[in-house]
Amino acid sequence: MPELPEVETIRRGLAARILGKRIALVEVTKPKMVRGNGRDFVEVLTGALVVDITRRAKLLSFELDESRGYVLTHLKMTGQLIYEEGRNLVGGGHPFPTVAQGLPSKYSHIIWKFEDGSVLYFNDMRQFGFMALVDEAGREAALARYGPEPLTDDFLFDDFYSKLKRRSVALKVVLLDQSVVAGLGNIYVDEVCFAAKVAPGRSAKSLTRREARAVFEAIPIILELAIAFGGTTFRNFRDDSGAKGNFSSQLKVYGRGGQGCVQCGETLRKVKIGQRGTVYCMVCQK
DNA sequence: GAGAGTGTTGTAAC
DNA sequence: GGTTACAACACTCT
Repeated sequence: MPELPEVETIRRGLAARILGKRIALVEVTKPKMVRGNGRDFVEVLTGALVVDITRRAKLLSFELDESRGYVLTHLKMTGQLIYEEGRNLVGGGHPFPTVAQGLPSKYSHIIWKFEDGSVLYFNDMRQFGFMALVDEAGREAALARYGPEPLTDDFLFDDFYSKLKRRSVALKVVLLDQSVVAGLGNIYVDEVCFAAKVAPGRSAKSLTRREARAVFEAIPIILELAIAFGGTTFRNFRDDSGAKGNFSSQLKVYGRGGQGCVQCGETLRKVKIGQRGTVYCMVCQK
């Protein structure tokens, strides 16, 4: 699934393309993908202007004009938000994005058509994702469940360290806990642990202050780097233009079980931690 | 062809 | 309460 860097990549792409556009038509072909009242969703969105797009953890929030509210979207495992330029351009042009042709697909469950002919497709093969229309209070409630954003000043070491110290479970399980730090998923947790040279299966409370500091510092470094590369495509991730992310080539451990460690050559171990596939180097990570 | 595994997270059970 | 297992679903890999 899209983790923080992938969702941020989508946010930036969409912000550049749909801000200020008015939704002319909304199609919902899989009603369960809309949380709450589906009829309200279609009625309120139709004619609405998208005035802002923000991200909190892995959740995107589209602000609508005239206090219509917000659309919250979580892509979960296989969700995609793909923007397509209008097909009715003068001259039959279809300059962007060529990779997005073929849409809608059988996984396009919610579609926004804008006044200018451009389209936003919410695709989700496994149908775990959702869109929800909420008011200000609903948005606040949804966002309040998350811990600090790791790329902001809200992410503080002492707070992070004390949370680790209170948990006996594996470090990886704690890093996946969105109330401890927002936005990490399976891929980046493994990469962060490798960068910090700490084994993901270590009990969180067993980390020394120095080890916790290394993990704390690796988090924003890895995430920023991944954003700079446009995210990671391991299987399904596509950005707003339908393109794959380029961070996959930079992965040091995730998806490399059985292969050699880039640091020391040792065969990387693949294990299960917290029901999740986990790869690490038993030589480099202690 | 059967069974396990896949990037998330909410919920139920212990 | 903390922790663990699993379901929601569709596809790929073994």
